Amino acid sequence: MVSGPLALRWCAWAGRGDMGPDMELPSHSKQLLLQLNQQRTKGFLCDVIIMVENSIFRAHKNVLAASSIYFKSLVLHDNLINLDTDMVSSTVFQQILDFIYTGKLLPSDQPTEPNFSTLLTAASYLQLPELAALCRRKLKRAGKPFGSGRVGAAGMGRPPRSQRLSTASVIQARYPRLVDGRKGAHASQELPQAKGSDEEFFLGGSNQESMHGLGLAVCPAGGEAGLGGCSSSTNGSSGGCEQELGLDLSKKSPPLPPATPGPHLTPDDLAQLSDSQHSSPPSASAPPAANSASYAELGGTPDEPVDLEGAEDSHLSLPEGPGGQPRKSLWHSAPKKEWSKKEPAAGSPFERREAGPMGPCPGEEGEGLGDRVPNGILASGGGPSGPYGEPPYPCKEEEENGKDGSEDSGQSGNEGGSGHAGAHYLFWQEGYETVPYGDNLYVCIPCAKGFPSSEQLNAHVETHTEEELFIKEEGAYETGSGGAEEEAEDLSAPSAAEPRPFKCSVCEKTYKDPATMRQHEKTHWLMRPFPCNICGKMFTQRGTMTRHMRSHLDLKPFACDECGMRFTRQYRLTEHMRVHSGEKPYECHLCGGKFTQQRNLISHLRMHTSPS
DNA sequence: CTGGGGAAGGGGCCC
DNA sequence: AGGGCCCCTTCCCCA
Repeated sequence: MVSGPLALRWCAWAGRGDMGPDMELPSHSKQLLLQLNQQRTKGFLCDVIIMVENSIFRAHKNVLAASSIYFKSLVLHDNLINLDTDMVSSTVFQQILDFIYTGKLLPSDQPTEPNFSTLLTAASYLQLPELAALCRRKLKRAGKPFGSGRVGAAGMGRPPRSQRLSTASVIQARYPRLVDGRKGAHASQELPQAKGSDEEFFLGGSNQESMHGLGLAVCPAGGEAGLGGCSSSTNGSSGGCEQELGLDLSKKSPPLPPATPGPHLTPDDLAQLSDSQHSSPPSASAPPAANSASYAELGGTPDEPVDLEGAEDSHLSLPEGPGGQPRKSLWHSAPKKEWSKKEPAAGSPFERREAGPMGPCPGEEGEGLGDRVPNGILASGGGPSGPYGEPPYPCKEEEENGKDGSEDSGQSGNEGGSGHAGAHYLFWQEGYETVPYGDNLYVCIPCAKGFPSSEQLNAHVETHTEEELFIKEEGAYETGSGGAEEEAEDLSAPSAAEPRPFKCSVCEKTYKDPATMRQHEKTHWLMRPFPCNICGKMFTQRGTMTRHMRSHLDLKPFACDECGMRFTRQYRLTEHMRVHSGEKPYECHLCGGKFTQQRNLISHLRMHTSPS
């Protein structure tokens, strides 16, 4: 916990022999912590987002790192951390975060007093030894048995994973309320020194405030209502002003019903999570001035960069199509659409992997988070080697569309923030469907061997050399699967005009520069080094993962001047603009049909060429 | 009901 | 890292 180390450091400094009593500021650490907590409640200078279940918490990397070795390793590489929801629930994490920032255990909004068993589990998982010790003492005092093992869903009072909502589909904000009469409740109360005693447990105080959302988003109903009038509970059940994260991407969208909650992201969040693409032209629906004002009130400074592209319409709404019809919400329907299709009947990632060591991998499609993600949302990045550190989907389902299957990739371990050992295993969730590996829940993706512990798996993974991770079967890459694929091969064929001296060591492709060649070579690797921190999907390129994240967060920087429709990519906007201009540059050479999209021409050509 | 077209979302990958 | 383009896919509309 932060107060401990902070206090210790202060004492170490203040206790030096050359320091007289007059040099000591007894309240320094307390004030420092107080300030940090106030900044956290305002989202000020928060540089990391922690997602737990359907909740988002903001915090300071330094504080987390000072509190926990686990966090220390996570925040080193990631701005967005997902915690294993089987180890810590959002409610519990709220308590833990408050504890980190205050040194006190604050009451949750649950009707009962804190469940020290679940707290202990979470504290152990997050490597917060002092909190764990406190919980143990409380449990011991209460005469309850305790252990550091996971308590499972029952202990968390949560439904089984299969019944839980996809984190990606519904994410709720957990920002402490900013403007409230009880704002700064921590400040108004004596912060006990972190003495590691039971006095740290603080029940019955008025610190409920810290357990509630900041209401960072502008309440659609009332402009600033979210600042003071909306309170979000930590159990995710409160409707109120909790909304879908979502940006009003259409400019004319009606607000979404409150039944579809989501996170309120501040400009800080957006800056952290969005790309730096801000090239969309000014659109007819400029962000309401109130929004920017709200951001200033929300703890950010007016000078802080605000990603207006993403944040301009922070209230939730259903984007509309050009015709005014409600468009599907990306936040909800896109993941659903993506993960519900082509669902194998009883397939599990491991079941499919049983086809062989290099066999089909957990698919990128047809993977419903709600019932397929083995371990839900997991911390990722170069975190500690365990116990539950890595996201699922280390590799892609074998291409079902006749691709050559060479998409799977890996990395050399010095990229993407994930070490070689850390990024390449998959933890099988306890109690999740079938476990073909028996007790060996930690499975090495490249060789499909199971291990009973993350430590053993890590040790094993280290034994893999990069070379081993290449797909050796030459035939897998020798032939394209279809015409388009072959055309692509042709396009990359060496040309007399442009020498392409760098040849892929696996296939025949050549490149003009070695970096591109290396990038391509990674596509032959089995593993995907870039996991999505929201859904766990793995990508071969960081840019693809970033782009994918944008779709999660509904960040659409590119707006159409004509209809206000927004897109995640410039290319999409360019393509879309042809709808308004009537330009149809793609012509079928067989029938003369013209199309606005090349892909539709290709689809059309298939109609010409298909046997039917 | 079905097939085709329009439009759009998403991932792969090269530059 | 970002842009651009390719491909696959889906949804919707309409004939």
